[in-house]
Amino acid sequence: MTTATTRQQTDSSAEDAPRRPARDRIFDAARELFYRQGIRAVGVESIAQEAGATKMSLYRAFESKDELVAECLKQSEREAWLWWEATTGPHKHDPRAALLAIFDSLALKAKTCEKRGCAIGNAAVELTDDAHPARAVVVAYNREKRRRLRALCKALGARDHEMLADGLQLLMDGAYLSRLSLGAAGPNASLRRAAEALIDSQTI
Amino acid sequence: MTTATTRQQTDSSAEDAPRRPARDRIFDAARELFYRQGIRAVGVESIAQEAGATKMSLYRAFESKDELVAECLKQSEREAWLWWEATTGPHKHDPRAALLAIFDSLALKAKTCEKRGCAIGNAAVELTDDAHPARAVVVAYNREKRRRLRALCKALGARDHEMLADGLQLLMDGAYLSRLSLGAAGPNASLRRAAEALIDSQTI
DNA sequence: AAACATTGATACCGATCGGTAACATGCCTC
DNA sequence: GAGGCATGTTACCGATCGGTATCAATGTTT
Repeated sequence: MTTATTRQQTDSSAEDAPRRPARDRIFDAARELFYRQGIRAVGVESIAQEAGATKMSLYRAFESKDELVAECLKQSEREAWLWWEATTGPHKHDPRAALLAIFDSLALKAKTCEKRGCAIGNAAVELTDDAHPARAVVVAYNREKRRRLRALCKALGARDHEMLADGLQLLMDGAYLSRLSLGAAGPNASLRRAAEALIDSQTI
Repeated sequence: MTTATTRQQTDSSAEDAPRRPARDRIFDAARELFYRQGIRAVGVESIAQEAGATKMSLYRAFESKDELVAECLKQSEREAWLWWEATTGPHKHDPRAALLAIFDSLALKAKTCEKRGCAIGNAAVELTDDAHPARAVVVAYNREKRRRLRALCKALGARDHEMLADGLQLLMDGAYLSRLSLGAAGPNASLRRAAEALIDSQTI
């Protein structure tokens, strides 16, 4: 048990597969662990271990754990907007279809994967210190989400488009939170229909 | 700095004010700290200190920190149902008014106090281990909340009363989560109107 | 081959984590 | 006044926390 410690390439057809940079492996491992187990529940040591790296490599690539958390959330935000564009893109001239596509995709993700809700929303719960570098990311993300929803609801010609946008945002956030305890068979099961009903109430 | 360690009665008119049992002080301090700073962020030592007690007294009254957390959440649940009864009670024969009263009270609490959302909802985020004794409390609470909302929506004569109940529960949970990052001026500002619109969409 | 940057390995730091043992002090009741 | 009970005090446990220093082993580039 003294030898053969590192270099677990696991599978990969050829053993000469180029090893990804330590920073990237650590980054990915951190995102995965933070999401699945929670930010405060995961120590830097276990991140390095999961990445097949060492704690030193982590601290060579990131200033601190807090900074690493902030970076992870920034990446979550980037991916969220990519998902947003990909989902609403096909309905450029149909705001109603764009909104419904969002809730459809959301309901689908609840059923298949992502049982741990929203990484950024979870961070809002876990990180109670306003000085934490990740809090700014959380706030910025939710502000931008609100802005985008408002734009869609305005384009929709909704009577009270600001109220509708807020209502839809509350439904989204509620879906994330509710999923953590009651899963996809809980209130999430009605997510899309509720969103549709709310939209219709302000348009039809 | 060696003397005068304990016995901080703070104020209280008479100094002969009977000291509350250590268990109660610890319990209250734990609830307050868990809510304000998060469960994992608070150590047993700081709980005892905040309660003017010692760690030993904590472990004489509670099996473990996990068990203390579960007890705290059970108390949060009890208080939640008391609030529920007090809020809906005056509208025993008017389900619509009962529902709106809930959202009115919720919006009011968002504006005045409770900027840290819902203690039970937060616990759902923080406690990722299914074996944690508090998880059962979280799940039971959300199930019961769903049951009560369904009963109200059924009494309301809503067309799709299960969808309406789920939608309202998502709005509630979303309000808690959203409040953590954007406060009462965020989507929470539209909480009551969104709930009303959703209710009306299934009744009128 | 020399110089370089990246990484791993290991040991360490002080602090805090959840949890326990042993003893002392007070208070209320009999 | 003698028990018993609740509590405080202090010291301790092994483990882990976030973070750092030092050195060896890589490969890559020129």
